[in-house]
Amino acid sequence: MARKRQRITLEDVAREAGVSPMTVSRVINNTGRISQATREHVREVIARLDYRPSRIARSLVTNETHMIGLVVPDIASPYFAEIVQGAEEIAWEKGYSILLANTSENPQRELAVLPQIEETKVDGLIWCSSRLPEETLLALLEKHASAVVVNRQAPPHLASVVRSRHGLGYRARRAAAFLIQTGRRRIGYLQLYRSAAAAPIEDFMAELARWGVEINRAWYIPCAPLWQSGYEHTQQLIARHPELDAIIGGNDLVALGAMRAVLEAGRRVPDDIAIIGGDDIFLAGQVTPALTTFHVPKHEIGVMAARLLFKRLEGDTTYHEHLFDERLIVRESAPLPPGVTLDL
Amino acid sequence: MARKRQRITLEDVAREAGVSPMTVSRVINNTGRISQATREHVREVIARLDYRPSRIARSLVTNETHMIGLVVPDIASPYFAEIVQGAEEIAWEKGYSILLANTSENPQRELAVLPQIEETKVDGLIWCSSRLPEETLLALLEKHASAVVVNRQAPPHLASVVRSRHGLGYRARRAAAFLIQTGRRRIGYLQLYRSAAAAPIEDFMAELARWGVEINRAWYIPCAPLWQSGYEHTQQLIARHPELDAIIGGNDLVALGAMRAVLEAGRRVPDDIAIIGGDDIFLAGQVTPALTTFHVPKHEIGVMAARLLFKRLEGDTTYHEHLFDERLIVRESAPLPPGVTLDL
DNA sequence: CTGTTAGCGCCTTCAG
DNA sequence: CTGAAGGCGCTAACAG
Repeated sequence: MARKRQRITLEDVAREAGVSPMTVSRVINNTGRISQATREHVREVIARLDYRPSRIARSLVTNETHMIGLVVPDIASPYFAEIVQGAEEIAWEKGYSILLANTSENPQRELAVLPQIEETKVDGLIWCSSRLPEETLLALLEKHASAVVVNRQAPPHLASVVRSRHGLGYRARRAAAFLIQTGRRRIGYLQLYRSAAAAPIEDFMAELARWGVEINRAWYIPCAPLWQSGYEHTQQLIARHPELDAIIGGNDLVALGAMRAVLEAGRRVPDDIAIIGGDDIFLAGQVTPALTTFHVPKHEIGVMAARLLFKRLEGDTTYHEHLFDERLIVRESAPLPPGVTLDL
Repeated sequence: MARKRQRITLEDVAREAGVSPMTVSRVINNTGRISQATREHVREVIARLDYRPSRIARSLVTNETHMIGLVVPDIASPYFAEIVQGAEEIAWEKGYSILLANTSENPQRELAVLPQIEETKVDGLIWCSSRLPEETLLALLEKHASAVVVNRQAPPHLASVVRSRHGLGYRARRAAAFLIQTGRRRIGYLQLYRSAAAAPIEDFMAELARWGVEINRAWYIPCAPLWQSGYEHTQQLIARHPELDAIIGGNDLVALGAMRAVLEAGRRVPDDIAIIGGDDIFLAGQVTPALTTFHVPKHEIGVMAARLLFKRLEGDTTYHEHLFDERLIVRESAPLPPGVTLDL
């Protein structure tokens, strides 16, 4: 339903002010030279008529929409919500709006959403934790003039990147090492589907091998990045494999689901089973026992993604990379036993 | 930086297909009658050229942008994140995009963000939990053709509404009643600033009076809707008023902050101090002790807000209202003592 | 069934 | 310093 409500146009203002539309345009955009007198007069008329320029019309000619697309797998996840918050903050400062696309962890939808965003002609794109395979990702990136990719890699000419300094699968390997050093030997792993942060399971097993610790493929199961998934898979996992003495969750939600399953099964955390999570969502420090996990600077990730994007929009098309640290936060669910010292 | 990348236009397609631009337009929009033959031919050319229509150009003439504005106080709050998720889901189904504005709980920014959204000419607006005073809210609503307001009221001609069935301040009064019935007598209240859900403190006190329970203004303090705020205010509150045996938080984050403060002060929950929250965020059931709170259907709120908006966009400009229930969820932080029976 | 004409609201370009 | 002409890419309204 198109609303026919008479919009005040630049021309109305011009007529009212007794100048040409062009002059009004110049006043609005602060371009060209205009006498102080006319400028003020035009300003007054604009205010009086409560005129607002139409971005649409402007976009048609300038080819800029002042919108940036933001693609996330799950806006309701505390992890992405904070990233979005950071990015929105910077966009707002710059006078840009955020076009939000939630892909619901669904690669199909991710594929479908990009054309839609493209039609809207956003000026730039922030693409978080794409679940798409490498080639698909790159092919889609090529269509976008300016893009920043979060938690994935990209060739320098296609996009800037915000990612962990430690590379793929760091958390799983580091978590395994920590667990082993604190005395655990039979380690389960809830590996996130498609997640960019998940190392190939072989890498993970290589780490275990490095420590000479038992490896059992049945202990490593793929898992959606959701609490429910962590919960259900852990129920099965510990029922079938009561021998486990530790579980690594791909992210905190999964680890918390696991923790719940473990506790409900009457096993103790960490006494019977230690648990390590993955992204230090707010919740992680609040539960009992508090979750040992990796701190990830989520807000900063959003902020930096937006900053790198604006760099591109402002003409600096060179590749930039923002690397963030993932720091192990030892809490109660996988504690450092008394007497043990590790350099964390 | 305007990208000069040669965009393929409708005209290019027309030329290539040997038809008029209008024909191509009709094929794209599935309007008018077109022979099966030309339709298929044009489709083929569109596919071959990988042509994508420009929404901008279309919007300029149709006056529809296929975008809806979504204004929330804090996207990083689990409460609003779920609402956003619900709304985005419906928007996506309808082929609309979400323009997200996060006002950071700041009324100033709320004021500033609306004109920006207006310039972008969204087709409709979903406005969650505005922190603006009534008159300001209404004045701004008048500028938008179609709007849905969440957690506030609005005159029928200005916007449809999604809100609690129980009205303003229900939770605080209900929580107080529950606490009193379960034996508490000195009840603190962390009332959210500016929140639409917060009753005037006088209403709250009236409820206490109804039960003949002690009233002390010093026990009721205003609080930002954030964990940190609940935490800090509670530290002070229980230091100054060790006599308190219960605390009501305006929402769950605040209540969880309060719980942490209470536990850190060496007091027990619920034995020494019972705690009730407000919106049943995911976290609420996960902490220990689990938080007694009110269930609020957040995803449903987002979904219904979008549905009501689309009703308006589709031409039904009559007023609609979606009322949701807030149901007390009794968990451990404010339990039902053994032997006590209440109709919840 | 298809094409022509006009214009959405603004900015770029070039004259004054 | 200011204005006039033209067009961004698309569709509404009317012809044929």
